[in-house]
Amino acid sequence: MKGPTQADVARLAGVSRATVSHVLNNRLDRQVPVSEETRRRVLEAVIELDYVPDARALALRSGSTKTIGLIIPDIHNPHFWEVVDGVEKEASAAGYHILLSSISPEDKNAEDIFKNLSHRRIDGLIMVPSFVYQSEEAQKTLAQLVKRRIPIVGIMADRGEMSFKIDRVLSDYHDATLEAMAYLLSLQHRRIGFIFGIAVPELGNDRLLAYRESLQAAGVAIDPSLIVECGPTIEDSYHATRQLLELPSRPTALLAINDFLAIGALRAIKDMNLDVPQDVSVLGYDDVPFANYLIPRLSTASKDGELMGREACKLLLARLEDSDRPRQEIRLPARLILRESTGPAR
Amino acid sequence: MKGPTQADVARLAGVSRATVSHVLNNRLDRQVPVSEETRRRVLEAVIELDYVPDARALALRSGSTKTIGLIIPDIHNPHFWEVVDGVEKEASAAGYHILLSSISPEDKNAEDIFKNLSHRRIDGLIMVPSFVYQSEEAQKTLAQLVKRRIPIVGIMADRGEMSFKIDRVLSDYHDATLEAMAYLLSLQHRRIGFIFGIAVPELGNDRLLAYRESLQAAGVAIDPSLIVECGPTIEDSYHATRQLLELPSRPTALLAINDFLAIGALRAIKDMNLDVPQDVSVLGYDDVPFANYLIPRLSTASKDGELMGREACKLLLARLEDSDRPRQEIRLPARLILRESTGPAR
DNA sequence: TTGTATGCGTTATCAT
DNA sequence: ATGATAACGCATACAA
Repeated sequence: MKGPTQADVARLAGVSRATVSHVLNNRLDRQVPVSEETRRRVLEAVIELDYVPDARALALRSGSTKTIGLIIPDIHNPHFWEVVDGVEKEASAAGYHILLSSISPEDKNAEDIFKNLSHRRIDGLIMVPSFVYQSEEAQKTLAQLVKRRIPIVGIMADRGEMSFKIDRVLSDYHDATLEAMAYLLSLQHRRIGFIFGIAVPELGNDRLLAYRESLQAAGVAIDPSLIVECGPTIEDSYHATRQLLELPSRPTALLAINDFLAIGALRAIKDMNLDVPQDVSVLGYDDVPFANYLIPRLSTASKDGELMGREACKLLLARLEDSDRPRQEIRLPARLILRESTGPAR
Repeated sequence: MKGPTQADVARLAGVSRATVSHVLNNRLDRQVPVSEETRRRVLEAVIELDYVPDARALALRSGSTKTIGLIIPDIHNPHFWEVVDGVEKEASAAGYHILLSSISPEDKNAEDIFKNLSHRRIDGLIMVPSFVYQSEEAQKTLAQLVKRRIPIVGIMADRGEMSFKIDRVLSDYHDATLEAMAYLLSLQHRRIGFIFGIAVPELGNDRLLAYRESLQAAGVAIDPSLIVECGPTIEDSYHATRQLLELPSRPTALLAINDFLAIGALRAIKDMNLDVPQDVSVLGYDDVPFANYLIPRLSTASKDGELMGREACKLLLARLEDSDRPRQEIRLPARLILRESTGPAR
């Protein structure tokens, strides 16, 4: 049931527990000298018993758990898996493990999960802080973490209303959306639908805002019926798209809040015997791996989730090294990728 | 930097540390009686200080870390997200956290990650044991875990050559593949390609075996050039498909080792100006969420990853409760889902 | 060169 | 009803 302890090794090697510790911790540096003979006996005993230091005791003793908490809003969205992937690569290279939680704001027990996570005495936390917007409890817990100076890195939109002083990886789709809208407008699109299928509206504001700005700047009236809020599943976007296309005067272009939901949009359009991009253009966000393989290939705005994850993790590791370093913000630009799903309005 | 400890609470409340522990642990049951007055004071102090028990100390003391290790082979494959999702839901409901590692067998440091993970003194481990096939080191580590009676649940194919005595969630595509092949054969398909894009060949043997069996039973010669092994990315499957379709006598149907890779296949077919299912039928595996929304809607075999994850987690939790219970195996049937991507051979 | 003693934050056993 | 004290497994300052 339980593995061998340091004491077992010491007993077998015929030395004291402290000596075992010395041998194990002074690999090559000769801080505490140990005779070759003793060292050999200890090492043999270690192998003999398959001894492995107990991480729990280590954590209690050292204060460090070698664990990083990672909170993402939606485990079903491929974009976040890229983020997870990036974080994990960077973390495991540094000997850290990832404690993953997907906290969608609909979760009744969002606060519980978050609280519980924070109690684990993780070394640091990386999060896409969507759920925080919804819950005062969560904000309080977060405030505690900040107060205790647990290193936290937020992955968020530039305009996020995060009042806490934490390191951040900033990336939003505001400018990319401006660009996308300019492109669509130049193609004579005037009725542009927006499938706002996102659990936390705050997370999509960068796109929504830019959408509105663009329209206004171009002197196009904003039609509220063109913006449809729905849930975060493909099915949701499928229905949202149908709703949009059944409008008396249907849109000629569609913005889907992410590539994942764009799949549902493409399907809905097809089911209504319409063609992309002939009848309606579709533009997604995230440039998820399969975006370039969909039929038609999806035009999208890209944030490079893996890079975001990597950078967030680096930020965290750096702060773990030096908790007093000035607060950092890394800005990762998004870029527009035009493929086959967008074309001139007809 | 560090949170308040039990001692701080005790000091503020003017009682001993033990009393604090008593109050906190005997919520409602009156095992150890505590006066209302004392109880109140302690609770107040707890709130005042935002005291939260230290998980590290708890772990050391109780032996339990309330953490479950989860190892999946490929973080990019949506099927495994479903598994993760299922595990996570079940686990977090029981107050457990997930230590997630994606160990692809190409990983140089697969053993390291695995070893490291096992040293964390996790309470239990759920894994898709693909990487184990490749590495002797990993097998040794696994053997240690088994010896120490760390609860382990394997999510694997029925015919998996796992010699260890662990609880298992069994699910493979052997029978579903037989079914699929019978279906394709009945549609007069004779040249059926197989896109074997998988990092660990062992993981796909259920399908490959059934593929061969079916062909033989039908008296169709097996053409090795129809089986193309490739990597696990969409791009890999894209190229594999092109290779298949450029064959002098090209296949009329394609089995893609999973839905994710089927996307690449669909795209490749389209790019060669062929039609699905008119010119070539495509069949995937996993019934990933977007499968039903692709163009065309993808025929596939379904394993319900989320359910697998849930069941695996339940198995683990049950063994955590009672380590002596008889070894369990849960068999989850796969079923064939016919949609638009398959049709008669022309 | 090696061993002893102490503390990390808990819980549980035993006195008081 | 409450408190002193001993583990849990380890690292380390200090004594031998």
